[in-house]
This record gives sequence, structure tokens and C-alpha cells, in this order.
Amino acid sequence: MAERRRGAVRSESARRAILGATARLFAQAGYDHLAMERIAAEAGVGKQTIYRWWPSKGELVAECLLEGMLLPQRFALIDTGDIRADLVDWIQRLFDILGEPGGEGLMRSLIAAATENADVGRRLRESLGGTSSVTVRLASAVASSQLRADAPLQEMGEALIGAVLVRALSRVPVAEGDAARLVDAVLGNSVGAS
Amino acid sequence: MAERRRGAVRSESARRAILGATARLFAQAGYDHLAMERIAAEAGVGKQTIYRWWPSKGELVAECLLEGMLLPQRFALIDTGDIRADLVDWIQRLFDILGEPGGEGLMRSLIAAATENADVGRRLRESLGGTSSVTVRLASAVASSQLRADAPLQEMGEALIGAVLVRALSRVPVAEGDAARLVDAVLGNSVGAS
Amino acid sequence: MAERRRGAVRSESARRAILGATARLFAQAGYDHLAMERIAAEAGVGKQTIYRWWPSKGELVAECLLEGMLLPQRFALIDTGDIRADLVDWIQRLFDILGEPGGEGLMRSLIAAATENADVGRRLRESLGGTSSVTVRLASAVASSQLRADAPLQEMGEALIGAVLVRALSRVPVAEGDAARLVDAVLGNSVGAS
Amino acid sequence: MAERRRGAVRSESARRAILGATARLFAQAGYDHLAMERIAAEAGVGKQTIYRWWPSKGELVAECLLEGMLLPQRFALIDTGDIRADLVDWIQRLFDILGEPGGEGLMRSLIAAATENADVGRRLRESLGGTSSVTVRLASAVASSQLRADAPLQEMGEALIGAVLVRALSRVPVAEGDAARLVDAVLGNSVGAS
DNA sequence: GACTAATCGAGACGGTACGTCTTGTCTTCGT
DNA sequence: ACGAAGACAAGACGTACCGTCTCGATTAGTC
Repeated sequence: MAERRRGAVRSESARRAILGATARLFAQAGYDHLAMERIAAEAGVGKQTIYRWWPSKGELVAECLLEGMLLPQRFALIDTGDIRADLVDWIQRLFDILGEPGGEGLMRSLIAAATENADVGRRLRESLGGTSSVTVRLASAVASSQLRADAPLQEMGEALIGAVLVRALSRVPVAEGDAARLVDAVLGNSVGAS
Repeated sequence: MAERRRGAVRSESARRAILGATARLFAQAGYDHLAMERIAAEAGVGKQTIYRWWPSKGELVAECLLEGMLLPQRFALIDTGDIRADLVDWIQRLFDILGEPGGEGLMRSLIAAATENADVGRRLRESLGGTSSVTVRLASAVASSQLRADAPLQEMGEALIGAVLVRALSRVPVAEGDAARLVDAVLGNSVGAS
Repeated sequence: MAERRRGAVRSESARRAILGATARLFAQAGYDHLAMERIAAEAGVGKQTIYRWWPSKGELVAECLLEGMLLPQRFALIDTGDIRADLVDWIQRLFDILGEPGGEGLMRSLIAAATENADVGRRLRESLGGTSSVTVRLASAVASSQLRADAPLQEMGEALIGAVLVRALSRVPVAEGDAARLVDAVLGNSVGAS
Repeated sequence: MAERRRGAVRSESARRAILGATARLFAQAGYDHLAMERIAAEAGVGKQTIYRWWPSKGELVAECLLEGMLLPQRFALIDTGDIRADLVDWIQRLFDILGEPGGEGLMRSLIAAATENADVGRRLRESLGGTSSVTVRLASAVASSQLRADAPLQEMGEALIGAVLVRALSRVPVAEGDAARLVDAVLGNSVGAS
């Protein structure tokens, strides 16, 4: 028989208000100037209600990320059959965020969150279209013989996402054609003639 | 006529004590638990002496980084003539740090510092052997025809360093052979036969 | 005809558990560190069950006091025929409490409760043998001509109890003979020759 | 040689602002609804500045009491040569406070503070004209043969003040002539004819 | 027996206040 | 004039309780 629960049940409306407030304030202030006290006030909620369900600011942000409330768009890799075009399109969308006003700060805030919280770190990769999504797309390219069978798919995905992070951290502005060059670097037509 | 300076000159011993205390406490506590008050106490210095010369915690950490006090080793790329071997060696040294106890935390703390402070962001790349160093090595490889002349050198460097950052952020442990696989991915022998 | 009630009736076991927990925690922590939440937990009872029957912490403590669960002994004034001896005996018993370990804290906690809650204030006097009891005894002394007919009985009682409270509040330790001196002061053999 | 201190010195203006805010809020809200957070806000002061100098709310209130900021008047015993008249006048002034609107609450709040803090307890007696003042006056009466040489002066003072506290705690309103009756009780013309 | 209430335990909720910690500025004094 | 020491206003931190409300389960009468 199932264990019977007693007492009031978790309020879904409080949960949504908290996540909403977190997303809103995260976009405004970034991760480290995100104050639990402000979240509680903005959400019209007692602080304890936050701490009851999330052990830390990191976990809270991680859940927002998981729910897609922090990043403006989804970064899924589309499969048009052309692996290079698909990757360039994907990286370009990521670079576009960095170009938008506040976009670079948003990305850096997410990275800051990832440094503090393991969950955010893991989920950040996924939210950026990260590994699973890239690996699947690359595997599909292997199947259609666009890539060699022994291509290090995971490392390729990490290198692509990582390059985006480096751009965000080093504040180097993105230029026309950077996305294509990056994809070319990783896809390997940089190899000398054999 | 030149304005003559008056009064005591900046104390070099105070400067070194502050940087030393910063490096020591950074290693112990990481970037966000690094408190200016603690640094001042540890250095035996008034807080104002810190704020007089560095505008923020970020700048202070950036200067430590620049002086090589935060990272255990230098990450220069060595030129043995074999570009693949040199890159694998370099990446492996970076991965090794992640494997050491506290090493992953150190790297994440540096990333956290980079998210807050532009100087740290720029210098972090350089400290990891970043762009200049890599680009020079890659250019040398172009010269010896190991790489094509139109290879996107900067993007390749960013992809390699970025992949290391992604590993640090996502807490995925580094396995045997990962460094080689990563270098292969970026060097491009994953391309299908044309 | 009276409206007939339906549904469950008040649980006597819950009531006793609550009063018991209150008395226990009161002795441990004193009035202001007495938490309703702790009482409920200690009693194995829902908080609402307390609030259903007692409007406040004060009322709860007042009921404990009334049931004699907070003070170790009863402080009735005994009538042996000798008014001075009886009063000295009574005051001495009160002073004895202050001398016991934790006794002074207990008395101060009761005073604290009295400052917050009118019921406790009134009942505290009674619990200490207060006015009714003293007045009755003094009236008996009047009857036996040990006191003048116009003696201000109520004020004498208040002065005696009050002196005990002052000792508790001011933390002045009780010395041998203090009880007798106090009674003598109030009974009036301090008057100069007329 | 004396130890030399360095660094900024305590701000007198902050100290006065804090004591002033405490006195104001104490009068409004009483001891237990007196919030450190409010005091800091009202005084325009950081909370830490309060905690730096006073370990607790009790100590803070004790200092206010000592500075005479909590009680409306001084309760010194005047020496007109007539001990009975002087005591009646003194007690009447104390009873008058209880009669004023909010006065009873003020007195109870002081008692509450005294239950929590030893300093307040001691100083409360003194502020009410307590022992020293009373004892001196009584000793003067002994000198002028209005009281017997062996009169228990301290106990008489405690009994008088205590009676006032009992009135405050038990919420019994003060009536015309109560002060005189109380003084008579303690001065001892209640003794039967010898 | 079914229905209807009231009570129970548990515990989530919006809040207030706590006492600590850190930030960056300001002040004082010793060198 | 500079440096150490350290006080200051501000405000976030995470914890403890407050008193209310909500949940199912249980317990008594009434029908």
C-alpha cells in the first residue's frame, strides 16, 4: 500500500511565482546580483517557501533553466541533411545571443551560475543544445557518411559549445563568418592535403 | 615644468602581501567566498590600501592571474615540430589540473572570476596558453605544411580551450584518451574521405 | 431546545499532552524562548489543535499555572495562630524557590509571562498565595487582635509579594533572615516610639 | 605605557541616534515588539553598528533606562523632614504613571526587559528611586528618630517598589488613598497597640 | 450502516525578525 | 602623505517562529 501523505500539499502557484520572479530578476541583474530576498518579495512569497523547496540559489536557477525560462529560444539542432549547414546555423543562433543587448551578460550569468552549481553546469550544456542533441545530429551525419565512423562526436560538441563560452568570457565581439570558420575548424577541413 | 610628486610612494611590500594573500585565499575558498576583508587581514593591510589600487575583487584576481600566482604551472605550447603531439600535450596538462584534488574548483573559480571581470576574462585565455600562444603554434604548423594555409587558427584555439571549460563546468570527469580525441576533433581527421 | 452537537469531541489526551509539553519546555527554556512550534512537536500534536483551544501562548501558560504545573509547590498561607511566624514561613518558601538552581529563572519567566498576559498576571498573584489567601490570613489576625482593625490588608499582601518579585528581578541573592526582616518591615515593628 | 588605539573612534552621533530610536520605539511598541531591525532603520544606522556596541536588546534598553530616556520623570525621594509624607509623595508619583494612558504598558515593558536582562533589572530599581535613594531617605528618618534604629531599611524599600510592580502586573487599578495606605502598611502603624 | 460534522496530525503558506557577514567608504592616529 | 586599524551605512544571508489555511484520516453522534 502506498505511504499516505498528510498535511497540506505543495502550492503550484507559489512555485510558478518563484520561478517567474527568478527568471525576471536574473535577466535584469544577472546571477550574482540575484538576491533571494528580492525573489521572495517579487514573487509575493515568504523566503522560507523558497528555501523549503530549493536548497540554494543555484538549484533555483537550474530549475528555471530546465524550464526554458532563462534563454530566449531553444537551441535544438535541426537536421536538414547537411551537417555543416546545420551546425553553422546552430552556432550562429548562439552567437546571435551574444550580439543582442544584454545577451553577453545573460550568457556570462549562466556561466557564473554553472560555476557555483553542478546542476546548472550540466543543464547549461543541454539547454544550449548541448551534448545529447549535438551528438545525435553528428551521429546522423556519420550514418549518411558525411562524417567518418570513428569521429569523436562528444569532443566535437564540447569544442563547439566551448568556443561559444570562450567568446562570452573573453568579450571578443563576434564577426561575420565566425560561426562558419568555427564549424570548419571542428569539422576538419583545416587538415592539410594528404 | 613637470609636476613634482610629493608624499610617500606606493609600498611594494604591501602590494606583494595583498597579491599573496589573495592567491592563498583564492586557492582555499574560491572566487566567490573570497572576501576583501579577509584578504586585508591576511595581508596585514588596511582595506583602503586595497581599494586604493584595485577597483574591485575582479581586478585584484586578474592581477594575480597575470602574475601566475593562481595556476600551478604555465601552459605554454611547446613546439616540437609535431603539431598534434604538442596540442595533445598541452590539453592533457589542462585536463590534469581538473583531475587534481581541488583542481576543478580552481578552474571553476577562475571562470567565475572571468564572468564578473572583463580583465580576468581576457587574461584567463592567455594564462591557459590561450590565443596568442596557440595561434603562434598553429601558424608555425601552417608554415611547416602540417596545416592548410587557410585554417581558422583563432577558432581552433578557442574550440580547444572552450572544450576544457565545458568539462570543468559540466563536471564530466576526464578519461584516458580524451585529450587526443579532442585534438583530433579539432585538427580534423574526422572528415570523411572526399 | 439546545442545539445538539455532532462530530468528534475535544480530545482530553491532546489537552494533557499540550499542557505537559508546555510545562516541560517552560521549565527548560523560560517564557520567551517557549515556541508554539516546539510545544506542538513535543506534544505530538498539530499546531492548530493548540490554537483551536488557546488564543495565545499567554493563555496556555496561564492554564498551566492554574493547574499547578509550573511551580513546584503550593504557597498557601497556613494559620497556626501566630501571624508573624506564618508570614515568615510563607515568604521563606518563596525565597527558597529563588535560591534553587533555575528557580530564579523560573520566577522571572513567570513575571515575563505576566507582563504579556493579563490572565497570567492575575493568576500569578493567586499562585504565589496571593491576595485572597493573604488577605484572609491577615483578616484572621485582625480578628485575634494581632493586627489593628484598620490595617491595610491588601496593601500589606502586595508589599510582601512585591518584595519577592523585586528580589527576583534585581538578582540580589537572598540571605539568612531576609524573610523575617521583610515581614517585620511590613508588620510594622519598625515604627518609632510614639 | 598605555596601549595605543588606532582606527576610527566610536561615533557619538550614531550612539545617540540609536538610543533615541530605541526610546521612541520602546514607548510605542513595548519591549517585546521592539525590533532591532526597526531601531536600525529609525536611527538611520546599520544593524551591525548596534550589535557592535550592545550585545542584546536588553543591554540597549538598559542603557536607555540609565540615561533616563524611558521614564518620563525622575523618581528621587525628596527630604522634607516628614518621612511619611515623602514616601507617599514618591509612591503617588509612581502610581500616577500607571494611571496615565500607556503608562501601565510602559511599566510592564520595563519589567519584561528586567526579566530578560540582569542590567535592566538592577537599573530598574535605581531608576524608580530604588534602593540607594530610598535607603538614604529612610536612614535620614532614623537619624531624626522618626524610625527605630533597627528598622530593616532595604526590605522596606523593596516592599514599596514591589507593591508598585504587583499593581502593574496584576492590572488592578490604583484608587485614591492607595499610596497612603501602602506607606502606612510598610511604615507600620498597622501594629496593634502594645 | 450511511451520513455529517468536528477534531485530529501534519505541514505548507506569507510574513517578521533575528544575528551574521560582506561591501565599499570614511575617519583617526601613528610613522 | 601614507598606511593600519577599524567604525560606518547598507543590505543579503539562511534560520526560527508566528498564526492561518489546507489536507486526509479518524471519531462520534444522527438519521
